Amino acid sequence: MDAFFVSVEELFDSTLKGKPVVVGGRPDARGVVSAASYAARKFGVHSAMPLRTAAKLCPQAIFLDGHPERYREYSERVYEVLHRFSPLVEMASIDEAYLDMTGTARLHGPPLEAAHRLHARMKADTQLNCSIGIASSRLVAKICSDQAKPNGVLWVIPGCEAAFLAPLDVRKVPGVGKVTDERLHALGIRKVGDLARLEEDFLERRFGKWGLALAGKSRGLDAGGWFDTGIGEDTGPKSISHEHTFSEDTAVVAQLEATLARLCEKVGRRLREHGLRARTVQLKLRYRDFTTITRAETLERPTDLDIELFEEARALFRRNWKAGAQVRLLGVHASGWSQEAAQMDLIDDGRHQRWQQATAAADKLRDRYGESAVSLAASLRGQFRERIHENPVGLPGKSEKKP
DNA sequence: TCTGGGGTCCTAGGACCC
DNA sequence: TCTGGGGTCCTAGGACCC
Repeated sequence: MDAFFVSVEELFDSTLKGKPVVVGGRPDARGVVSAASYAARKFGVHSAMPLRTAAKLCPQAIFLDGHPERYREYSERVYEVLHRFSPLVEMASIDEAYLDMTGTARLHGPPLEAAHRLHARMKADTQLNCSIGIASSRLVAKICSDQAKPNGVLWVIPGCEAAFLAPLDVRKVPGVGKVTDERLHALGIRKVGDLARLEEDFLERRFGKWGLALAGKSRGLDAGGWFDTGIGEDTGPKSISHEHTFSEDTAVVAQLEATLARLCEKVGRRLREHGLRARTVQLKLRYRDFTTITRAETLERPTDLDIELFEEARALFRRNWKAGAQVRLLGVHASGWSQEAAQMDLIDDGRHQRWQQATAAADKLRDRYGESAVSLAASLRGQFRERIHENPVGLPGKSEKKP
C-alpha cells in the first residue's frame, strides 16, 4: 500500500489530502516518523526519522498520532480484496502482501491484466492506492513493487530478473541495510549488478552465510534468508514483547517497576490470547546515553501469567539496573514456547492456581471494560501515570466505560 | 538529527553432556 | 599434565524489516 498510514488518515479527514502529513506523534515528542505523505517527503522527511528532525525539515507539516486500530481494520479490508484474487495470500506486514497467482490465468487473465484489475478493485473497495510488482520470485516482486510506487504496476518478464536488478543500488535489496551497504561500498560494490559479478566463494568468505544469500539475491532468487517459506504458510509468533520509552528519563524505582508490571500484563495477555506459555523472560534496559542491555532467564516452569512474568522481570531489573541511573526505556520479551502446557497443571502449587483464576477473571473484565480496567500495575503505580497506562491510541469512549 | 515499537534471523561464547 | 569432538541449550548483542 502507498503511504498506508497517511492514506488511511486522509480517509478520516479529507482536508489532509495533498498536504505534508507526518504520522508518528507530536513534533516535539520522543519518537520517529511512522509514515510521511508524499508532500512531506519532498522536504526530506521519511519513515524512521526522529520526529524532531522532521519538524525542523518541514515545520508546516501536520503531525498526527497514529491510530493502530484504524490501520488494522483497513489492513483486513485489503486482505479481503486480495483473497478474492488468489487463495494464497500472505500478509508480510500490515500494509504489504504476497500473492501466489499460479494457475489463475483463466480466471484473471495474463499477469498485467490481472494486476490492473486488482489495482482497480483495491481502489474501488478501500479507496486506497497500492503498487504491484509481478515477478517469478518474491524477492523480485517486492523490489519491483517498490520501483512501481506510487500507484503503479510493474512486471518483470521471466528471464529478465538479473537485467532488471543490475542497475539498482544494493540498498534496494531487502536485507541490505546501512551496515551491509557500507561494507559493500568499501569493496567498491554499489549496484546489484556489481554484486552479481562476484564469486559466491568470495562473498561467503567475507559475509558468511549472509554472503551466500546475497549472491542468490543479486540474481533474483528467494533462497536463503527471509523468503524461503511458502506463500500463505501460517507460522505463529516466535516471541511476544512490549517496550516503553519514557517521555522523560527516570530513575524513580516505583515508576520503573510499575512500568515493568504494565509491560508484563500486556505480554501475558497476548500469551493467553495465543494459548502460549513462555519459558524465557527477557528484560531490556536502555539508559539515558542510549546504552542498552538485555538480560534473560529461562524459567523452570513455562508461564502465561502476568504475575510470574513480573516477578522474573523485576528480579532481572533489580539485579541489573545501575541503581540511580536514569532510564530511557524498559522492555519485556517472552519466548521459547513450551509444549508441556498440559502437564504443568498437574504439578501446580496452590498459589499458581489461584493466580490463574484471578488472571482469567481479570481478562474477562478487560474484555468488557478495556485494558486498564484491572491491573497489577495499579497498586504499584500510585502517582505515576504515564500516558501509556491510560489510553495509548485514544480509543473513543473506552476509558469512560471504566468502572 | 537524537534516535519508537513490534518482530525475525544470525553469530558467538560458555555450560554441560556423552 | 596438558588437555578431543560432537551435540544441545542458554544468553547477549546486533542487523534488519515495516
